[in-house]
Amino acid sequence: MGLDDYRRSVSTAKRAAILGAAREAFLKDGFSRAAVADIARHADVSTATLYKHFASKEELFAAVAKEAAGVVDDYSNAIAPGIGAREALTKIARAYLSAQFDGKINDLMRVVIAEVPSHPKLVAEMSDLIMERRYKSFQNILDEMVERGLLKPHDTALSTRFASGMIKELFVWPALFDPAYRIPDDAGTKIEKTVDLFLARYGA
Amino acid sequence: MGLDDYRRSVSTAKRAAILGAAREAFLKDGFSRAAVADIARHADVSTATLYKHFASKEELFAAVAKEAAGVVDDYSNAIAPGIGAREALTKIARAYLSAQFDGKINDLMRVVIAEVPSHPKLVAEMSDLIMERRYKSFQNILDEMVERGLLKPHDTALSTRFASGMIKELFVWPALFDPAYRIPDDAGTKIEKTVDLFLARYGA
Amino acid sequence: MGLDDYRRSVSTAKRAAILGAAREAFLKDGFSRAAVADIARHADVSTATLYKHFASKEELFAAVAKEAAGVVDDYSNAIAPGIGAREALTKIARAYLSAQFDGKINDLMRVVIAEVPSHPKLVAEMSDLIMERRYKSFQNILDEMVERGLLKPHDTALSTRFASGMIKELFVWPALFDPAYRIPDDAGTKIEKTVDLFLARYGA
Amino acid sequence: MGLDDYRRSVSTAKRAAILGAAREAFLKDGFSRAAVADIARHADVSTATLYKHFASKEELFAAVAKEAAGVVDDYSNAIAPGIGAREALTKIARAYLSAQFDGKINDLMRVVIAEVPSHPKLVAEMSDLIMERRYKSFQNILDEMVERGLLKPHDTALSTRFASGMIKELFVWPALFDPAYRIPDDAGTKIEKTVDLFLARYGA
DNA sequence: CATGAATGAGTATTCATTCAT
DNA sequence: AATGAATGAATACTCATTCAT
Repeated sequence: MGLDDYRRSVSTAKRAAILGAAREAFLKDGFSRAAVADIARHADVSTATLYKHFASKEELFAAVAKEAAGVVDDYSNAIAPGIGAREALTKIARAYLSAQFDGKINDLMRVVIAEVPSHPKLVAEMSDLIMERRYKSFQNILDEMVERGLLKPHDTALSTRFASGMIKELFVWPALFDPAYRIPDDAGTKIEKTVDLFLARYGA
Repeated sequence: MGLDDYRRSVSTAKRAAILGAAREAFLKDGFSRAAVADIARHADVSTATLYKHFASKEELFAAVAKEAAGVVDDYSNAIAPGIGAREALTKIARAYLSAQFDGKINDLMRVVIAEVPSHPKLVAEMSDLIMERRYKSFQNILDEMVERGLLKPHDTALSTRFASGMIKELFVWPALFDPAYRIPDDAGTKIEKTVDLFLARYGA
Repeated sequence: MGLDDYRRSVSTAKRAAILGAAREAFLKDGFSRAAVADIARHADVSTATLYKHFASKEELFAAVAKEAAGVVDDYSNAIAPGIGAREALTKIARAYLSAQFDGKINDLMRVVIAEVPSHPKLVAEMSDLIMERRYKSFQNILDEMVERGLLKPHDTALSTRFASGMIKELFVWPALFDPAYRIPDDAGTKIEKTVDLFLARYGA
Repeated sequence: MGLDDYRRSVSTAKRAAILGAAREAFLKDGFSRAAVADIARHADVSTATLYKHFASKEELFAAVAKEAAGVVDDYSNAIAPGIGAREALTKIARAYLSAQFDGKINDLMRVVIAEVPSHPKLVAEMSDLIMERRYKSFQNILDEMVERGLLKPHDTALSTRFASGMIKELFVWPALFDPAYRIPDDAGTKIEKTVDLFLARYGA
C-alpha cells in the first residue's frame, strides 16, 4: 500500500539520519562522551524515536561501527592482465589507504580501541570486520600474483601482515594519534620504498 | 625542620599512592569510566586530598600518562662487539616487546588513543615521548650497525619504521584489540621471519 | 446497514479485547506499572485504537474496575427451605470465598487500594460497588434467617460486618499480601469455628 | 573528636530529614508515583546526598516501611490487676486503633499492598512486622486472661484472629479505601458490641 | 476507522568537584 | 593539611499520549 511505503520511507530516512548523527558523534567524541540526546537532536528526532530504532546506546554504536566497517577495499582491478608486481602492489597500497582515510576507518579504529575494556565482544566482531576481511582480501591477491609468477612462492599469510604492518606504521599509526593527519604529499615515495623492501624478499 | 620533612614525605607518599591507583584505574577502564572516587579509595586518601595534589581528573590523567611514558627501551647491549646483524636485530625486537608488554604500554596506548579526540595536546606530547624516543633509540642502533658494516648504508629513519611496523603488526595491534593478548609461543619464528625480510633488503 | 453492523461488532470485539488485556495487566502489575503499549499489543490493537475507545489510561482503569466489580455473590440458594442456620452460614461463607478467589477480587482489591491516593473518587465508587452490594446481599439473607427463626432478632447490619470481618481476616487479608495465597485445606474447620462464634451470640 | 561528632550529627539529621520526606511522599503517593527528586527537595538535600544515605529508591522505601512498622501496640497496662474481661478487651481495642491511626499504619498498609506485585519479598517482611507481631502481642494478653480465669480456655490463636478481623472490618477496612476516614464518634458502641460477641463465646 | 511512528516530559541514578570543619 | 559530606549537572532510558496518512 502507498501508506505503508510512505511510512517505510520516512522511517528508513529517520533511521539513516540517526545513524549519520551517531556516526559523527561517536567518531568525534567516542562512545562514552557522545550523548544520546545530542545524537537525537542532530538527527532531528526525539530520544524516544531513537530508542525505537536502536534499543540501547550500545546497539546504536554497534550499528554505526558495523556500517562503517562494512567498507571493504576493492582490489579487484589491481592485477589487470599484463600488470607488473610493483605496479600491482602500489595500486593495492593506494586502494587500502583510500578506504582507510576516506571511510574514516582511522577514527573508527580509535573509537573501537577505546571501547576494548568495556565492550570486548563488540570489539572482537569489529576487529574481525575491519582487519581480518582485509587481510583475506589482500592475501588472495598475493596468492594470485604468486600463481602468475609475479612473486616467489612463499607464506602469503605472513607477507600480508608484513605489508600491512609497514603501511599502517607509515600512515595509519600517525593518524590514530592525530585526527588531523592526512595522507602526506610524499606518500608516493614512501609506498615505493615499502614495495622495494617487499620485493627484495618476495619478488620473483 | 624534621616535622616539615615528615610532612613532605607523607605528602609525597600520598601523591605516589594516588598516581599508582590512578594508573591502575586508567589502564584498566580508560579515562571516562575510571571514577575519581575509586582512585582515591584505592589510594587510601580522601577525594579532597586527591584534588589537593591534582587539580582535575584530566591533570591526574596527564601525570599518569607522562610518568608511564618515561619508560624507555634499553637496547644498549644489543650490539655487543662481534655480534651478527641477525642476532642483534632479534635481540632488539625482543627487548622492544618486553618493554611493550611488561610495561603495559599496550594498555597505555589504548587509553591514550581513546583520549585523542578530547585531549589532542596531551596525546601529541605523549606519542612524542613514547614513540619518537623509541624510534630514535632504534635508529641509533641501526646507524651503528651500518657503520660497523653489518648493514648496507641506507635511510635508517625509514627502515626503523619498517621494522617497527612489522613487529607492531604481529604483536602490538592484536594486543590493542584484546587486553588478554600475550606474546605467543611462536614469537621466535615470527621475529626470525621479520628479520629475514629486513635483511633481504638491508643486510650487508 | 450490514456494513455498519459489521463495523460495530468489530469495534465491540476490540473494545472487549482491550478491556480483557487491560484487566489482566492491571491485576498483574497495578496501575502505574502496567504499560498502555503492552495492553494494546496484547489486545492486538494499536495504541491509537485503544485511545479511540478509552480517552486515557485512567479511564481504561476505571472501566476495568467497574466491570470487575459487577460480579456479585449469589447467595440465593443458601437458605433452601428446611436448612439449618449452621449449614446456611457455612454455604454463604463458601460462596463468598469462591467469588473472592475465582473472580480475582483479591487482586482487584489490591489494585484498587493502591490507587486510593491518586483516584479517590473512582475508589469510592468501586468500594461501594464491591462491598456495599455484598453487604446488602448478605444482610438480606440474615434478615430472612431471623424471620424464619433461625437466628435471634438482632442488628443484622452489624452482624453482617462481624461475619465479613472474620472471614476476611482468615482468608482475604493473607491473600492481599501474597498473590500466591490460595484457600487453605483446613478452610472447612476454620469456617466452622467462625460459625460457632457467630451462633454463640446470634443463634436462635 | 569534635569534628567527627559534628559530622555525625549533621549526617544523622540529614538522614532523618530524608526519611521523613520519604515517609510523607511514599504514604501520600505510593512507591511508584513518589519521585526521588521531590523527596530530596523536601528534605532540603540533593539527590546525590540522598543516594549516599540510601543506595536506591527501593532501599529508601524499605527503610521508611520498617521504621513505620516498628511502632508496636503497647497492651502492657490493659490488664491491670482486678480489671474485668470486658474492660480489658475494650482497652486493647482502643490501643490497637490508636496505634493504627496515629501511626498512619493504614496509609502504610495501603502502600505496602500496592507494592505486592513488584516487591513481594519486602512486602512479606513488612506484613510480618505489621501483622504477626501484633497478633503475638494480643494473643499473649488473651492467654494471660485465660490464666486469670477471665476467659474460657480456648484456641487463643484463632480468637485473636477473630477479634482482629472484626475490629479491622469496622475501622481499618474503611480507612484503607478512604484516606480521610477517621475513628468515628460511635466507635465506643461498636467496640462494645464487638466485645459482646467475643465474650458470648469466650467469656468465662 | 485504524495505525505506525513520533514525542515531551519525565525517571532513577552517577560523578567530578567543592566546602565546612 | 586532611577529610567526610554535599552537590549541580548530566546520563541513559521510558511512557502516556498524539498525529499524519
